Amino acid sequence: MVRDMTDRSPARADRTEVIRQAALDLALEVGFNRLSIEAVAARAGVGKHTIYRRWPSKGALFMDAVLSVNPPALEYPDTGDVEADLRTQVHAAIDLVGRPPFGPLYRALLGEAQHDPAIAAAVNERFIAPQTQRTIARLEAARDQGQIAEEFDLELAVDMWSGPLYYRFLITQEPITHEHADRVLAALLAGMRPRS
Amino acid sequence: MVRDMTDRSPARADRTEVIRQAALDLALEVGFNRLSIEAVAARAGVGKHTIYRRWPSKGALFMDAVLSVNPPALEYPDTGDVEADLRTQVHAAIDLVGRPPFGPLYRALLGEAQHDPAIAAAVNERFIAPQTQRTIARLEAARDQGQIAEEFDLELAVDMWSGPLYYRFLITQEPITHEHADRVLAALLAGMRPRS
Amino acid sequence: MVRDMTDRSPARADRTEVIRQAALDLALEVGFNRLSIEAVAARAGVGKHTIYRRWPSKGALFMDAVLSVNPPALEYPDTGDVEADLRTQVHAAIDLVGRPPFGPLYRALLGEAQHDPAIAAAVNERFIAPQTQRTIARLEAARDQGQIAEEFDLELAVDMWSGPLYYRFLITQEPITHEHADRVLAALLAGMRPRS
Amino acid sequence: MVRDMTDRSPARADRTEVIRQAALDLALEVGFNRLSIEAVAARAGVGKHTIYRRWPSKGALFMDAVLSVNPPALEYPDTGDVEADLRTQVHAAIDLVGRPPFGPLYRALLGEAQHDPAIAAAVNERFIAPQTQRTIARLEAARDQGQIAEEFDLELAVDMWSGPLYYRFLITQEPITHEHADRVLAALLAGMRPRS
DNA sequence: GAGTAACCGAGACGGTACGTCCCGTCTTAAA
DNA sequence: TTTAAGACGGGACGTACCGTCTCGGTTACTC
Repeated sequence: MVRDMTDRSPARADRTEVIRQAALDLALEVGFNRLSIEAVAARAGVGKHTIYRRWPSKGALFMDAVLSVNPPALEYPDTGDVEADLRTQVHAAIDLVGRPPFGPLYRALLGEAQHDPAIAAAVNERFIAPQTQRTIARLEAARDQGQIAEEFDLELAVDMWSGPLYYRFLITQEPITHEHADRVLAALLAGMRPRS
Repeated sequence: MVRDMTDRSPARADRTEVIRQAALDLALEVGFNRLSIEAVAARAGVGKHTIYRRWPSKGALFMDAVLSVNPPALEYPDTGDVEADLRTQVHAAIDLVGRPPFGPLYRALLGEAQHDPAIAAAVNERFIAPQTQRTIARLEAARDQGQIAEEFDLELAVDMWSGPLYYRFLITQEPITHEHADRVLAALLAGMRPRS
Repeated sequence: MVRDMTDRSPARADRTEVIRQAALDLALEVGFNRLSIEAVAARAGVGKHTIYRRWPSKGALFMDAVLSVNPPALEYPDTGDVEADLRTQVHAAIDLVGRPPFGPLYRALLGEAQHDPAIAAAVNERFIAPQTQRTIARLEAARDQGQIAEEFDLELAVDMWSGPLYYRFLITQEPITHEHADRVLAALLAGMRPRS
Repeated sequence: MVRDMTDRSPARADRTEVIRQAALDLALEVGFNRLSIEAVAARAGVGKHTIYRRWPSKGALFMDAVLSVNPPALEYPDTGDVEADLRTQVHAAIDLVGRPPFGPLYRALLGEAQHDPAIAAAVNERFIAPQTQRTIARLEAARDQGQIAEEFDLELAVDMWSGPLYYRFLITQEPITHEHADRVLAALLAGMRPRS
């Protein structure tokens, strides 16, 4: 019989997944602050040790669980029209982040990242950086097509593109609408286009 | 004899302040997560009940304490040059938020706001909204002077001005330099100026 | 204006009585262990200080309250027949002590006396000793009439007469019936009568 | 290898005993009223929960601890002379109960039994009833030998024999001497002997 | 096919902190 | 001056979880 060799065993993988799911369920029910490893273990039907064997802390478990939700990767299309493509993608992102279950979980995760540098680093590495890379790649293509000024710093562009949306998400906590994102995008591109 | 009428008594006000200070000291020493009301009470030389009588939770106490640090209000000058004035103000803001003691405390506060809507609301009301008002006022003056396009939505401008900086602060957690803010500002204004 | 000189004032006396009554009510409702001065003050509509000004401790207040119930003094009749007279009196005593409200309160008071020598002493002085004196007086009369042997130690007789009833009351906590007391009395007198 | 089947494990039994001992030590030092589970836990080097897992309340712990002192069972000899045998036994009982450590602990336990029916019941079952059985057995032997009247109710005899001593112990709290017990015994037997 | 080693559930354990109750003292404002 | 009201520092309550640690009872891999 052939065996998967990267996974120690199906049973082990099973439990890992069951625990992650229990953690997410509980987080949605009672909130991150009242989430306890004790409760996760009980809900998952698992000994506490089995959790501690896999994750060093509540935060680490939670981060892993949230990031394992594995949202449909937020890819950019390339239709040749940057504005349209960015718009398409940001609408998907807004729909993901603005609604349960991912929205509240992601907010809690970013909240916890403010208390724990390890979580912040992991979120950056596993979620933010890939997204940044995708955005930069799409913007580079646009620049190569002359839709964006040569000299515009694309890393800065990412800050200015993501920043206003995260500001709404984390600070003012107003709902983020497609229309709002559209206006941010229009204003942003207005400052990025090549000088005529 | 004239008496202060908002404060029940000097003694009460004294204790409130002592507790706030103890909370801040401890938060800086051990971090928000390991902050305990028990320890704050001990540090302040106060019974636990005296804390619970004033604040309903650790988060509420912490929020109140952080916002009572009363940073030098981040006012905008008005020299007639929007870009220069925004730059002046944002440098002050960056210096405040990028360094102890306010920086780490404010980050922790925003982190906790993600877990507790009441804290988020209070931060918005007591810190974000006034700042937004100040920014909008300065931008209105600029618009009246023809430095910003008539039709530009100033609330959107605030999102786009604050967003990138908070993004660095909370998400990528890279250090925020004056130079970085200057570049955000330049790019932002490029999209806001009136069409020639 | 003329003032009553033994009583500080009617108001003071009123409050003392109100507090005693509140203490008794609460003791019957929740038991001595869960009785608190805080609750007595609230129930009596009185400041805590007003209680502490009158009694030094919960035990002292309770003792005073219980002993103020002022049971119909347990006097012995003297019909010339000791056995009948003791029987009459003990039946009254049993009825008093075996039923609410006095029964449970008195039991709690004797319980507290085991933890606090001051209460034990006060109970003895204010309740036990007078009762002992009454009993001895009646037995002396009986001895003078030749119903009890000259040489019988009457203090011992009191121990032997009260002891079995208190034993039921405090130790086995079986209900004390008139019939049981009658049998104790009969057996006791059998050993006390003069040798023929 | 044979294993003890009533005890979960030696470790568990160890802790139980350590806690009991700490409770007794503290009770003797500060008295039952000032005994706290917190202090017992600290003294025993044990978490509070480890105590609550075993006993539902301070009273229950204390009762168990006191009754585990396991006094040398107060057996009656049988020399054929009831009075002498009762005397022998009561002298031992008096010595046990009249002196530390058992005396004060037992008094406190009986005090607490007045506030808590569960304790009263347990004391009766674990301490009083066995003693009653032993006494009745000895009195039955005496009756069979014609030293006590056939018709005398032996349960009543127990009340009349234990009562006067407990009365001194709990109510008047006078010291109980051998001589006093001897006189009670003499008077008691005077009323119990068969009619000539 | 019988060891044997890893993993598992269960939960006891010492400990920290929770939020509450009550202690006995102290302060205030009204009568 | 006494009172009702209640703030105060403090101690303990009984509970919830922490992260560590035995326990037996399965697997599933090795010899």
